[in-house]
Amino acid sequence: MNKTQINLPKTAFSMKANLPKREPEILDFWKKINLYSELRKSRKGKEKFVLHDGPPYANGNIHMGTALNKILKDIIVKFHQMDGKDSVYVPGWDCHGLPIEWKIEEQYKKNKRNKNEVPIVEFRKECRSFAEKWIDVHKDQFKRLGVIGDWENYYSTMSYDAEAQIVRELGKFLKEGSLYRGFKPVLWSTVEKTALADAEVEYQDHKSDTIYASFTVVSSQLKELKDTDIVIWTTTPWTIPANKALAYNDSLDYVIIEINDEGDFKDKKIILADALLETVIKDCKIQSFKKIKKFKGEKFKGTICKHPFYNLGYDYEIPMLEARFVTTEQGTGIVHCAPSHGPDDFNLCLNNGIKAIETVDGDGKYTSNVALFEGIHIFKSNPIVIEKLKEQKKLLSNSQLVHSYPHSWRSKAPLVHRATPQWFISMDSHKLRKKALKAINETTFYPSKGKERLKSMIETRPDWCVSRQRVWGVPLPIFLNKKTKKILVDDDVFENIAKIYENEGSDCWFSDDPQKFLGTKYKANEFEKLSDIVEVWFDSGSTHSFVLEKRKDLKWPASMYLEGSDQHRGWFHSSLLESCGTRDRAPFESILSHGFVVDGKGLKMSKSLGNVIAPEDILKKYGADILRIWVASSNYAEDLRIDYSILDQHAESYRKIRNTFRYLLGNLNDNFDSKDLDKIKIKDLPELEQFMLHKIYNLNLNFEKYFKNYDFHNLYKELLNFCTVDLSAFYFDIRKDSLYCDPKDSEKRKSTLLLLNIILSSLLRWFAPILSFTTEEIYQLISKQKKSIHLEKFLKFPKEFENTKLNDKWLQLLKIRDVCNLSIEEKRASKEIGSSLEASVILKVNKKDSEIIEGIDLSELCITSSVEIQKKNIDETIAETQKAKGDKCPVCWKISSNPCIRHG
RNA sequence: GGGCCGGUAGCUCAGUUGGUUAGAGCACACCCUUGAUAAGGGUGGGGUCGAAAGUUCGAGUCUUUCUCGGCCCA
Repeated sequence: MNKTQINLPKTAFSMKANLPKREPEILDFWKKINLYSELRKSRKGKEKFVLHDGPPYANGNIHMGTALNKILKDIIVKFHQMDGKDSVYVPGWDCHGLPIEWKIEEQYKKNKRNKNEVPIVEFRKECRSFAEKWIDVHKDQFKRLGVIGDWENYYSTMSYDAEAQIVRELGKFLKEGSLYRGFKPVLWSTVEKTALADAEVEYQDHKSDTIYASFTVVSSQLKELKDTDIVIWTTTPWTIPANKALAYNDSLDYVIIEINDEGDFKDKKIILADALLETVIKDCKIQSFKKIKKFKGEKFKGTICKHPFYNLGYDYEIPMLEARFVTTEQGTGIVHCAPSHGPDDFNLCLNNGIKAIETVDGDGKYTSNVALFEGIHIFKSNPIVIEKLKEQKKLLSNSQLVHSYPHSWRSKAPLVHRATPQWFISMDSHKLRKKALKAINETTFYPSKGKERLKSMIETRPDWCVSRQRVWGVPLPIFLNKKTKKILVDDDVFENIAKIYENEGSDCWFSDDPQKFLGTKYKANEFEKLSDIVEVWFDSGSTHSFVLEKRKDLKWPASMYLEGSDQHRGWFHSSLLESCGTRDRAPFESILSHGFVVDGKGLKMSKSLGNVIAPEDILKKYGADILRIWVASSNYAEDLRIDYSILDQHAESYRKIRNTFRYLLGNLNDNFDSKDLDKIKIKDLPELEQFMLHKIYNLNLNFEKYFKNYDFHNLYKELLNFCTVDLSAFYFDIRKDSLYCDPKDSEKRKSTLLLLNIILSSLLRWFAPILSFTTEEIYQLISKQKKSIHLEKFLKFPKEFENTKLNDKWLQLLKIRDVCNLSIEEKRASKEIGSSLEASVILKVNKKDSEIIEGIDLSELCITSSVEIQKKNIDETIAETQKAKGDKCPVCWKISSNPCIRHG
């Protein structure tokens, strides 16, 4: 063998990746071979793994959060597929809802069109096509990330069959009786007679009447409170008739003071927060008073008052309730609560079993539920309330105040919170809460902390309001009997509506004759047809019913739901409730939640901070595989940091991995030969190869462990370390000599090639779910069938690969190698030698090591020209390096005073 | 403001039930190599484990407070 015969690596696999250009070509290839259907065919009849896609909202370009979510899903889906399962992924979109309505309205504004003049059906059609447009955009963006799924047969919440199924699902709650009509305050314009969303509100200055009113204590744990007067302050006196409770804060200090001034409150004791005493004294012009007692708010617990209009027909108890929203910023430190007229009031009262009722009608007039005031308009009632309070001696003072107040963006009229009829699913009437909590216990959470998070939300949440006074959504399929006011509950009607929606969608609810929906059983003129729509969380909470249950390629329940951690209150939550209410269990077996994407410093991305990175930027600069590495290597249990320096580092790692593959391919000359792992005669291989087989076996064990726990960042780290530490710096470096300089029929060289083949096919599979593009690029270079790497399965490694004893021995050999390296480095630093092949090492070994190195070629292991062993009776093995003497073999570069053994 | 979660080398992450001098890879520095070459190898520097107090013979690990950040709620 002479210099011209050395076997140098040769491969078509380029060092430069050029991913932004190459990846789209691979996407074309997947499209050409119809990869998704090939994947399905290849696992027909196998155990299914179904990751049910949480639908993103079909609105706007994807951002890093969406990209993270989809890539993480794809990695998991691919892992299970490669694990031998039929791992099905059907992407979906959430389409109904307010944000799209706004977009269309914005367009109207630009074109000077008036929404109210557009027929609902036409408006809804525009919403639908808007959503359709964004689904198309998203689809391309998701595909570009390397996400494999059934893109042609995606699901959407606005498809006709989805709308139909949502009706069927609601029918189940109606039939059971857990869906009931209640009241909940919403922002309301009495001018337009309509509810407004937060975004439709403008804040302007408004002059309000203010009052200090008092509620007399009937009973309390704190004896001194009896017969005193609790003072409240409000800017909406007209809500006093709707008062149902008082709110205080446990942690505030309160005082009892006795008033000496002449007037309605002479010699009376009043209660207010200590911190606000001065303001109240000033506002109410109290001249003379005496502080009686100071106490903590928590003493209020259980206190009952009576309404200031107690003697005028308001003879009910007013409980005092603990609330954190009570502060000492304004007022008296005790807040008057009208559950029908404020969200805080509503929630607090609801949690204490006090429900809102309809106190004011759509025109702004009190209803018959309000004694004394029925028929009076709320905007005209402040003077009456004030007068009655005075008459009842419950008014400390009144005044006026100009403050920022919500107004309608259209009419500019002041708004009020008004309890409107809404539809609720009860958490407790049919044990929904209990069922949901049980279902949580039966679910596996990744990370496990997600369990507590969801549980605590379910434990405390109020009834689920599923109605919205909006246009773009599934209409609530509810008819009310005009006479009895009862809800029409009839399976035939629900099914009739569902069938109609299946054929033509739900638009017709707003345009067609109600008789069409009622069928022949009922007369339309006897019923009132609701125009509310279903809130969108019910839509997406029902996806399991119209996707998982309906599609033959899927299964119910899903193997996994995977979303950002905000979805504990969102999709995880609504899906759990919907499914527990209708099917008594969760629609998922496991939940994986991931953190949020933040910048390199841990701050959230925002335009104003200028730290936003778009997926598109990364794809252009680095390519999807780098983004996928970022996903795999980050710990999703916490927030995920990203910036260009982080991406640069991952790109560096990618290069290392790519070069590892390049070395394998180069030395195999792109001639990959698939090896039957079970037929390898392990004991015939050199120890180094046996040691590597053990390492592969062991790595695979860790790989499986990490995969089982979806612990990808540790899994990736394990793979990367294998490439850098075990392969590049160790095995490859040592075996270069044999690969380049041994004859092709050399047993050692053949053993090395065997290992390179095994390593290549193992690495390709291990990396495929993460580096989907690069592994495909390599696979196309070496596979004969020209299929796809993603159709392969993980390799099964024979138990015989494991050799703990040999491993222990070689770990010690590595330590000896380190000792040699240190010694070589000394001489290199002093410029006596350069390459390690210029070194001749004298190794003085202790007793233990002398046994270990028996039969081992240490010059091969340390890549030196020679290692001379001197067995000594010493504690530590030590090495000394000298410059190797003799001539350099032109082939293998080893230096020896004798002719080269191999190339002599 | 409240609830929950988190803060370990420049970066991504390990760190068992509290127990020697807190680890890995990357990055960095220096050196070598020029037959993986816009590659490869060797050696090395780098951390008051967010801060403070406490429990303990002993704290990255347990407790409290503070601080910074994230999510949810208000």
